[in-house]
Amino acid sequence: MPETDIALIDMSVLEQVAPIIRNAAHPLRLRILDFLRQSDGPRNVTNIVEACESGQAFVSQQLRILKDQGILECRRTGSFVYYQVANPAIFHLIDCIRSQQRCG
Amino acid sequence: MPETDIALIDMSVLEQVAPIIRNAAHPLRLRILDFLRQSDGPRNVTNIVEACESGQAFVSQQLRILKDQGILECRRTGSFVYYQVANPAIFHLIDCIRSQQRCG
DNA sequence: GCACGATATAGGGTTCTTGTGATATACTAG
DNA sequence: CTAGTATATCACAAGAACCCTATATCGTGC
Repeated sequence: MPETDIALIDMSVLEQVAPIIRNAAHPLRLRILDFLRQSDGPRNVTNIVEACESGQAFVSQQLRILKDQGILECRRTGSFVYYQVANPAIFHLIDCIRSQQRCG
Repeated sequence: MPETDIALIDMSVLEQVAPIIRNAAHPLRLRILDFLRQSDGPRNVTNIVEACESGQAFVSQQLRILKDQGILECRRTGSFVYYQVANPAIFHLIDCIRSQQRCG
């Protein structure tokens, strides 16, 4: 009887976690996360747009997606909005990509 | 000058890696990977279908997606096809989900 | 050859994602 | 209030993902 009672991760957990990973796994969003990873603290949207070399509207939408997933959080200071990572677990992904440039 | 020369992961790397992670980040495909993670060796399609509690055709399609991404590999033995993980880096994802049941 | 179990593929409707251009909102300075 | 910068949202068309049913292929045994 080698295999009958393997304890697998519960399907409900996978259903909860999959969209978070899936939403992070986009080139521009990984770039945002990597940029925040390499930064000392929160960064405002203009900083992020520059790091992404992409359009403002598009970056703003990606920030919203990451925020809606609970991956990022933000606070407004004057006319600037500063973003930072809300759930540091996502850094495992970034670090994994950094360490081996082809992992998953 | 606090931030001008941060070394970010190259965009071409992110573009290469994103679809791999994205393709793994699906509940059923995570289940497949978790099942293979917890198994001692390769498993055939029937085993995997049972572990997934899903339809044979659908699971077969997911296996193909994972194989096309280079995440899985397979070999035929008689009328059975045995799948196993081709790139163990993907186990980092699974282990991360296992260790903290809400990471990314 | 035939029948059967194991696996893969095709077809297709529905829904989600992507990236863009235009526009709206928020805040500051004057 | 006005102008200007910073940020968010809307609308949309092209494409991709999802998941199902039906069917095809491959291998074995007779």
